[in-house]
Amino acid sequence: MNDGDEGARPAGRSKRADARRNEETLLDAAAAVFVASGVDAPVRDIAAEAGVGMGTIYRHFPTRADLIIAVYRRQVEACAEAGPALLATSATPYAALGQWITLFVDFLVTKHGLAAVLQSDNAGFETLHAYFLDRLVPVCTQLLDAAAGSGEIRSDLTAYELMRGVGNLCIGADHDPRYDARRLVDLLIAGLRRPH
Amino acid sequence: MNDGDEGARPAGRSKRADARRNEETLLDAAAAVFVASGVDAPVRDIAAEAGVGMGTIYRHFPTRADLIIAVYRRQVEACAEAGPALLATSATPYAALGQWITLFVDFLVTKHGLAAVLQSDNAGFETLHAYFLDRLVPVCTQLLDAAAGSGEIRSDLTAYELMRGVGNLCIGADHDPRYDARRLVDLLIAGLRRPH
DNA sequence: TCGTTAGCGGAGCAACGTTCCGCTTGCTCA
DNA sequence: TGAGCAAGCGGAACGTTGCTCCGCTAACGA
Repeated sequence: MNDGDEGARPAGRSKRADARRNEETLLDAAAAVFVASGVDAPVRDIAAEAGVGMGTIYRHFPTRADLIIAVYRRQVEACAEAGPALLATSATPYAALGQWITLFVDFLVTKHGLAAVLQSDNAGFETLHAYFLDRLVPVCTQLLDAAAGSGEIRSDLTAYELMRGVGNLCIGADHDPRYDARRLVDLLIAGLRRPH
Repeated sequence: MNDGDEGARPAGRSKRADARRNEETLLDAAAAVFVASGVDAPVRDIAAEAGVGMGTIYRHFPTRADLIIAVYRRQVEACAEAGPALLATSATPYAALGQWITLFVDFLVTKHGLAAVLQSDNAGFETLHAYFLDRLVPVCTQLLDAAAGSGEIRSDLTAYELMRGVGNLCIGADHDPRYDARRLVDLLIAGLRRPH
């Protein structure tokens, strides 16, 4: 996997300056291309946008998933951290859950094609899938448990299933004005309410 | 689009015998390969399974979507026709809607990768998308209207949105035992209920 | 300044969808 | 029946993709 913000290399040796520069450039280029052409834009396009060769891209980000993770890491972290915060400030755990899901949906819907690639069964995207799950499922579990504990919702749904369901509902939400993922997710969350 | 069961050609001329035979063979081969490798199996595999060349496949089914439609046409028709029937025999319109959606979900979930390809924004699958929509949205509208008319559900959701949402929820439902699409769809349908 | 080597670029390969065209062969009509 | 025609066939070939590989460049430590 990518080494995140800074050199977590074997010894104290640090990366060469041009390498660090390229990684930065690549992240910017990828972000731009993702916005313009979606997260499944051809790797060649990203390399071209960054003005580097393809070898460079694959050395820094061995997998397309690694690149996507690196581009969106900050936002995913922010979303994960918002969970406990919402739980602390919201009127009820169920309200917190709803707001948190909204945050997640807003994130997904604005990333052209990310939701689709996230659920894609193409080999090579497992690490992307895994990253989102590792980071967000625990947060979702916490919210879900709290809401179940307060008796507001049924408790027979796992956080994993909910996250996948919400992710799925976001697929194709861009480029189709007739489909409003937010509304359907709201419906799903409404369906969670304990009957009566 | 493909000409369905029988020759709907310009004049009375009918297809050559070998052509008809090949079309049949191709449908069988495609069905088999779809089951084994999913609906997005390589076209070459289908041609090989049928023992024909690639030109043959593309003459009969200009688009991958046409092939998929041809393979599943019967089942989609059956699903469409079940709508009014359920409405007539079920206790309430809402119950009919739930059962019909279940039918649809069962169909989608058992077709490896069909749900995914159905929502794919890849060019070339619009006709597949369109076929499903043309055939099923009217049925769904009828059920939805009936359920809204009887006051059981809220009436601010279009059949189109519901169908897309349900289709999305079915993505990846195979090959992941931790994800039960049926349960999430049930939740969604439960969320439709008019509050109180 | 100079040698080492991290890092770079892009040619090249494999897998895929799709097109194209020369050949085969079923069908028609005498 | 058998010739002629065109419907239909097969698969080579092309464009696009993801990803690898390796010879070369230039950054950095001494």
